Amino acid sequence: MALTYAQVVVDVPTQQTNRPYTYLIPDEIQDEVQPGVRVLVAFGHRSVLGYVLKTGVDLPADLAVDQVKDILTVLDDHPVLSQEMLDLSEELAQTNFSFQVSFLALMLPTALKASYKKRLRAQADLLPADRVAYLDGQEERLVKTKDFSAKEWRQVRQLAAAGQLSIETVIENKGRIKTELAYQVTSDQDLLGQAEETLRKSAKSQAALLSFCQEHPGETFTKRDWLAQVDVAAATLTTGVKNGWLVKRQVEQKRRPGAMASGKVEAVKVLNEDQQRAYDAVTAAITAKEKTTFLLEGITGSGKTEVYLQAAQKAIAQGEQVLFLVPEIALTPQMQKRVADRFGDATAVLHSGLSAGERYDEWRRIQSGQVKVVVGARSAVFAPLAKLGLIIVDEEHETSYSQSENPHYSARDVALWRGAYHQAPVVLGSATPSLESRARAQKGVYQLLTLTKRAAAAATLPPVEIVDMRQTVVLKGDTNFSTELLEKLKDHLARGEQAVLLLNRRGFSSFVMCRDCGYVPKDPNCNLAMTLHMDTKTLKCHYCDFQAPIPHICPSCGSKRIRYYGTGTEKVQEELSRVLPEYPVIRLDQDTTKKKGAMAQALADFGAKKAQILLGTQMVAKGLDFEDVTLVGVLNADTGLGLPDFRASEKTFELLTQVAGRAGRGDRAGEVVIQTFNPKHYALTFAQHHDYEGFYRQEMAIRHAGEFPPYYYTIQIQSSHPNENLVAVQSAKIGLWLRKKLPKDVLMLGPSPQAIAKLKGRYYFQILLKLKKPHEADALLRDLVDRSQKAEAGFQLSVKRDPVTFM
DNA sequence: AGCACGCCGACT
DNA sequence: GTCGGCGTGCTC
Repeated sequence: MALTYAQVVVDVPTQQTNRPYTYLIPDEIQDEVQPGVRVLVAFGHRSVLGYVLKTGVDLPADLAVDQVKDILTVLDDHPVLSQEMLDLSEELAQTNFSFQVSFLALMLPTALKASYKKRLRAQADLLPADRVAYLDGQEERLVKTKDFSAKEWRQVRQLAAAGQLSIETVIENKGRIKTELAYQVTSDQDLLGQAEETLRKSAKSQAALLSFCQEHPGETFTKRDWLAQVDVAAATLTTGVKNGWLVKRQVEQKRRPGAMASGKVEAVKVLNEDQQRAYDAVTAAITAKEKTTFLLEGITGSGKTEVYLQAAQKAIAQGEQVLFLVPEIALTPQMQKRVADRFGDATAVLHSGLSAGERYDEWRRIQSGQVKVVVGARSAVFAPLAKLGLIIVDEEHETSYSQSENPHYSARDVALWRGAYHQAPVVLGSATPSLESRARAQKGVYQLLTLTKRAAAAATLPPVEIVDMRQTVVLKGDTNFSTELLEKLKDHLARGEQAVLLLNRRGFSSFVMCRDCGYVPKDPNCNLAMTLHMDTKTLKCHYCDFQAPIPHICPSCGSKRIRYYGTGTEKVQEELSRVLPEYPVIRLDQDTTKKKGAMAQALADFGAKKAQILLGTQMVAKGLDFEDVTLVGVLNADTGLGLPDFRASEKTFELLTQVAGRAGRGDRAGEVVIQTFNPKHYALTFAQHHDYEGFYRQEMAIRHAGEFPPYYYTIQIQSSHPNENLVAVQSAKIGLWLRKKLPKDVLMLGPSPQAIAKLKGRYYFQILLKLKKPHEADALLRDLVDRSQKAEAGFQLSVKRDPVTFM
């Protein structure tokens, strides 16, 4: 029999190992080695985890038989990665300039990722002092790499070389299944019948057990269920086992994330004309198995979710599965609940609040095919659904769909890829679609569906008033509340209605400054102004976690006149308690929602009307649906406009439109007040008139003139090194190299230092490419990444497609 | 990542 | 001379 080989991606994320390696499949594990299983292989001088890509391949021409090693162990009985995921990982590695193995790891729950340890064991002549130092005084010890310093490891290896110590690599398979004790009823009816006849009259519990057994022959129940259902003591079960009525066994125990469905089944709502048209188009594509991409553009409150849910119902009725992506599941507990209410146990929810164990259990439920709908944020796009019939990307414009750290990817793009793979339609939904998606709909690449009316019969979009804060400041001095907003707040609150106040802090946070010399405390790592935190009475750098006490005397000029500038939610809350002391406020920001469940609790309290005012940062703008909210106030609309980002207007328009949509969703009319220092800015005036189309046209003209997306695709090439001079020289070299080799129609900006040039002790330079065809520089950039491997130690190069932040 | 190889300085 | 520090390169 010919030798068969497998292609394996090893769990060593480096540039040179970013390709499959060939291994020999030993005869005795021939059947177990399949594409998608995890294996243990020897690599270099150690054992590592590997992912099998392909089996039954020939020995590559450039390899001799004796150069190839054996696969050591197979870690899975069944593949944990489907062929789809293997293909997808390759595609993502190619187009996003990251390691294939990093994408493979992303597709699996943490429980299935390798955890490497070393087992150190004392040998005969180990000195007691060394035993204490390295083995904690024991015979053997399991250690992780980070448990010892480099120097200590060197010494450990020396001891091993001298034969005083042995080192063995251990890979923990955490994918073990938790079991619980269960009892299975015998299928032997005769035995049960005989037992009943010979039973003594006084044996009441045994009689009860026996009659239950006769009703459920062959069935298995956990011990907990037995005790609850039959109402017998544990000892009776043991007697049952002794008599042969029951067989003890271990069954798989599944953790279910606590009560997600509320129990009540949500009624299917009647669709209005717009919704029906959208529903018909999407369901036609589901039935025909067309990989159409729909852009569902619906004003806030127009009932997009109802269209999603009914379309999902249709796909499920056809025996297919649905992937439902939401921007940040923590921010949309209401959406999560609605899906769970509609689809009950057939729903799996993946969110950041799950423990590793819960996540693994949910992942297994999905993989086993029991699940019909998966709801989740970005990484849920890799959910192991085999029969996808519909993919929904809600709030498709949200930047959280894009992962900016390595490995970079866009969940929206992955969703489109999977839709094409499964011949399933993809619905991108938003009240304010990204210009990229809207432009594609314009060109007919996506099919545009619009919802123009609010779903609730009486609900219309609220009128929006823009208040010029320059006037307010002249009249009232330093305040966060204009007279207009304050009066409206009093009116609405007096009527028992609720208000949402948004403090847009993007790019603007409170800081400390000396009034005499202008000194602003900066952190030494990043050289950025530090943010004031009153709760801990410290200054913090928001980029590297550096902390320092608030200075009382200026370190620069010795003055005592240190003042606080800027506005935070805390400061606004304090002002609110002064001007409207009779109304309690619920605050929603990063500080108050850090704790698990705090966000959901705050929203539940607001829903239960424990407070009439909800004050928060951007997280109050999204997805909230409270029918008694009739007033929305935006305290500072323009803080995002000053950012050096070509998407600043788009983001501001989005935020204002989204938050305005929180008002008047029920039967009572709502209104919105926007406070600003730029009352004439088009992002504000178009938002005021709920005019997405108008904004789209104007912004497209500006993008066209500036040669920005969606007229161009962008790729960011970021260089960094702890030495500023070195990174400047390196990125200049890269710039020259690229300029020579890039296709002529590719525009190149830079290299230039980034706006935040120094971060966590590293200096950053960037080059920005603008391309007409998204992949025209891919091969060249892969080559560049490859070459950068040979640059100075500490030099890092990151290539990012469609970056969200530019400067 | 880790381990070997190989090149340089401080010691027997 | 040789031991050992660490920079460089490769792992089927």
